[in-house]
Amino acid sequence: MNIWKKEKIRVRIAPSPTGALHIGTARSALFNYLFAKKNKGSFILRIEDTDLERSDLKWTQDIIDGLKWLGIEWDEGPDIGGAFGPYKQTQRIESYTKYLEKLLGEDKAYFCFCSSKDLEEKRQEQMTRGAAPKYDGTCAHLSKETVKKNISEGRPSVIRFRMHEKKIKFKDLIRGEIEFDTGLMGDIVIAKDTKTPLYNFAVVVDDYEMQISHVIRGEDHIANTPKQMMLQDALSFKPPAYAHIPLILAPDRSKMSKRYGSVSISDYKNMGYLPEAVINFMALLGWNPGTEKEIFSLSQLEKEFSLDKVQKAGAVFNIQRLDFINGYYIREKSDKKVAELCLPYLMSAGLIDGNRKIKGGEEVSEKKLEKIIQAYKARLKKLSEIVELADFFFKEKLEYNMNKLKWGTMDYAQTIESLNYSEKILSEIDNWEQKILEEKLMGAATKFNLEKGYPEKNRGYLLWPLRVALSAKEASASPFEIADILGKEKTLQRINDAIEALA
RNA sequence: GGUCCUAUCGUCUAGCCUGGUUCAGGACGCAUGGUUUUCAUCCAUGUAACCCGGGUUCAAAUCCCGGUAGGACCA
Repeated sequence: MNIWKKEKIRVRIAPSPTGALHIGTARSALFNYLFAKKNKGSFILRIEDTDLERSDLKWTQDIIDGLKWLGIEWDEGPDIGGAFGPYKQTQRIESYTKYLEKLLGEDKAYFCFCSSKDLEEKRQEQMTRGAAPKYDGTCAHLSKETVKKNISEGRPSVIRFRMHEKKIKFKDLIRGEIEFDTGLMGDIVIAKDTKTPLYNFAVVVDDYEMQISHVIRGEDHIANTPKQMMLQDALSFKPPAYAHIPLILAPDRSKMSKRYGSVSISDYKNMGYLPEAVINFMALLGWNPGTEKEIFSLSQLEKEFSLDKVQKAGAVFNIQRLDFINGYYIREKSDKKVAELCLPYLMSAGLIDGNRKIKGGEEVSEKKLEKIIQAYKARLKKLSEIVELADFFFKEKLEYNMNKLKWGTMDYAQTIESLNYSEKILSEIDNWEQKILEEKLMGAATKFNLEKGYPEKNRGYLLWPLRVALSAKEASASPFEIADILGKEKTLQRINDAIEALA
């Protein structure tokens, strides 16, 4: 560890803009970011956009937006620049060309003219023989004249790197020593031409030029590491330290994919997950603090994160745990804040318009919205759920299910009786406050049971029909909270509507 | 097919380096109970695991060896 002390810690995340920001990429970003923060290093964002066909600027934007939403900030990147730029691979072609020509000039790499059809046949043949599929070296020793001729004739070619047979060992910061036999790999393709590098080559050049000290990435890259190290060796680059973090797994323990639900950060954002919840959840997938603490803010993580507490095995993505953490963070927030966050969901559901008005034109005040949130905050696992839970506050008329209005053994007539009783009590209340409503109704419920001969302790005979009359739901906040929010007029109106529905 | 990685409750994990204090701790989930008109919150209780087989040792989840299983990569 001491050898790194003198060197500035520089880490990076290098996503390809070929799709929305993936949860796995986001977690890699988080681990890199935390490692940088903990060690007072720099965190760099680099966009690997050399695959022109699949790359799109909109995905670059999605990656940037997603990371920012999570609160992960970079010290250098395509949007803010930095001393080691540019930070998009398409702007770094000169570098790749330079090193590609160097390797070619030193005969450490060569042009290969084999067709993909030939290659495929050979590969099949090797595999049926039970051998490791690798390039057989057909073009490894073509004469300079042949190469020149082939190129001038425009024969399609790629650039291959001469892979020496070597046992290559590296110390993974999470897994310890890992050893590979490069003889099994064959000469790998590192570029399509001198202007079009492939992943393994570009990443080596970029990490070197950007002076990356630690490469922290998913374990799906372990097998790439020896190839990259051979390239570093050929180019006389000092290799960075490597740390391969476990993958996020689907419930069947395969690599997380769209098949099992959302994989992009923007989806989680849209579903109403809070960034602090997503961060907390991702951090705990594969890392633990070594204590029983489970709730961590980003800044706490920055202080406590450490690579040697990172797990070796993959971690199954458990959405119930995310929901729990998200619910926790929602409950922790102020009513005002949650109201603000819920507003867009209410609007896009059409319950409320841009001026906070409901269909009938009535405005829902800020205070009223906060009261709704106060009543429902504890029930939210995701912000989006506010729509289904609290829609009845924003409707002019409710539709009642007659059977839902009944409680226990009551029949329709008895239910009407109960509602009439509530109405009478409520209509006499002038000081319309939740506390008073609760006091009066609780007292009335007991009295009602005594008068009608219902079991004394079960207040449901009065409260259940009332609550359903006000909400049209089997599960909701208490009738006191709802009545308070609705106001006297609407409350009495709904009771009458319910009675009408039962008649 | 080859190479590499991994292996503790259903899931995330603590413990493993430095063998005994662990008939394995926490959290999510689930179940039950309490509070309660309902749901949720909150509180309490319960449920449930050391992949298998050898070895070392007085003693192994912990050390060694061998399997098995899963995954990733290579196209």
